[in-house]
Amino acid sequence: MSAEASVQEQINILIVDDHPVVRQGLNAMFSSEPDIAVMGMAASAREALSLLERMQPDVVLLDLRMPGMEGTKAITELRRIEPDIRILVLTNYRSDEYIVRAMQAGAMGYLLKNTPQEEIVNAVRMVFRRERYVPTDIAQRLFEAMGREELSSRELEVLSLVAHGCTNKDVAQQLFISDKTVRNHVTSCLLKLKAKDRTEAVTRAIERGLIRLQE
Amino acid sequence: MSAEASVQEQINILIVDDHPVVRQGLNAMFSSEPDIAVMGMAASAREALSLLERMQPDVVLLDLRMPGMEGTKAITELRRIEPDIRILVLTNYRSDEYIVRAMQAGAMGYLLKNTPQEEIVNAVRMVFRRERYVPTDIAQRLFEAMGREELSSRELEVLSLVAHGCTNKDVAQQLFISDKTVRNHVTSCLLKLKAKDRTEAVTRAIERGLIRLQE
DNA sequence: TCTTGAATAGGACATCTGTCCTACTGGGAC
DNA sequence: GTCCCAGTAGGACAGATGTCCTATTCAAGA
Repeated sequence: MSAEASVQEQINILIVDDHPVVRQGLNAMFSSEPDIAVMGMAASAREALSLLERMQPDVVLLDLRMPGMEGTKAITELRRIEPDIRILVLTNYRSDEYIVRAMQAGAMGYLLKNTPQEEIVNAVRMVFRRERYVPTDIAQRLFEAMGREELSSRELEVLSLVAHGCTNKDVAQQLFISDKTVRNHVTSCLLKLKAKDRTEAVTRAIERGLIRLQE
Repeated sequence: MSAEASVQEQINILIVDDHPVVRQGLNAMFSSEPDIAVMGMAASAREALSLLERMQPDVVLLDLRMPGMEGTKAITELRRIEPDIRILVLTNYRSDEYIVRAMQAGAMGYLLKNTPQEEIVNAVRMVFRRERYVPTDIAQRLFEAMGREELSSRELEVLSLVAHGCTNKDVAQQLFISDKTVRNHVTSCLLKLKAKDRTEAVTRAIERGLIRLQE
């Protein structure tokens, strides 16, 4: 390999994460890799979008959960501005519901934040070469998630209220519908989440990240 | 200040976190601070304990949630070996139930992982000087948590089963007690967690980290 | 245009849930 | 030794829950 070739192979990346520690950590990891250059770091999706106009990174490392903009929307926006960009999603949770949507929105791979350095840089090189990177144990979950029915937004609305102790009647009043309708929604949640009762449904929904708790 | 004085003021720290990215990030943050030296990094509490025998750090940065050993137990063990050590707890969650116990076990302060660099190094310097470091918004939660009643282990056992869709009768069978007794436990959970029904109780328990979900 | 799916609503019914009582037991704390 | 608390258990009852039906409306898609 000549010097010119390695210059051509230089991978320019942009790090997007709202945790300063994570940004620093990723930056440090890549600084010891000669073929990878961190062009910039952003603390929010909005910041990332404005950076994208000034620089042309090959790969964006993007945290799925950030305040402000939802991860999947960020992916769509990034690819609208720069369709050729490869997006590698970062997340804390193995069972993040949004992973599926992130992949559908056009992410090339994803990583858990507890991944060792070796694997992280490897993943960056793979998505740079336009190969998908999906850790095997998670591919499994992705697969399971594919066959799952999604809750409708109304069902989610109902279930969130149920999670906070509302009876069917309470929910009905808050949503201005009949409690019979609420029962229909709850029953449908039970079916889709394979839960025996409303309490298990809430547990499953929280597990999958469908219901957000206060911090 | 003479050169000797600044050598004396050198703060030696040990980083304990199972996430490689976080270890690297903290390491990078401290590398730009002349008065702070990272003596070592450990990926588990066990590793930290064995490192502690070879080096004498002043401050340990400890992740509360790690596989293997629970954070509070790690704190107790670290202080048993080296009573003078200052422990600064790191956690992801603002409302981590274990924060309270961590402070009781002898931690000098704690930090959220989304804290900016400036504040992290500041916190290290404070606990090095044996001053407690507690972010104000979290001190508030600590205060609230103080007045809270803890669930008994039996109640927790019952509530975990309830979270997974067991009826009172189901729980009774699994624990070899009467369903009347189960009702007593559930009612007592509702009181302690200020919940209107079992579903809200489960939500609150998950929020507080009392019930662990699969990943 | 026709069909499908989501959201809406009601009746009827068996079960489950939560509450308010009372009461006994065994293990610690003082 | 006595007191207190957690855990145990029971009866009774009103109200909530989940299921099985049927049925209407409306918007999106084929």
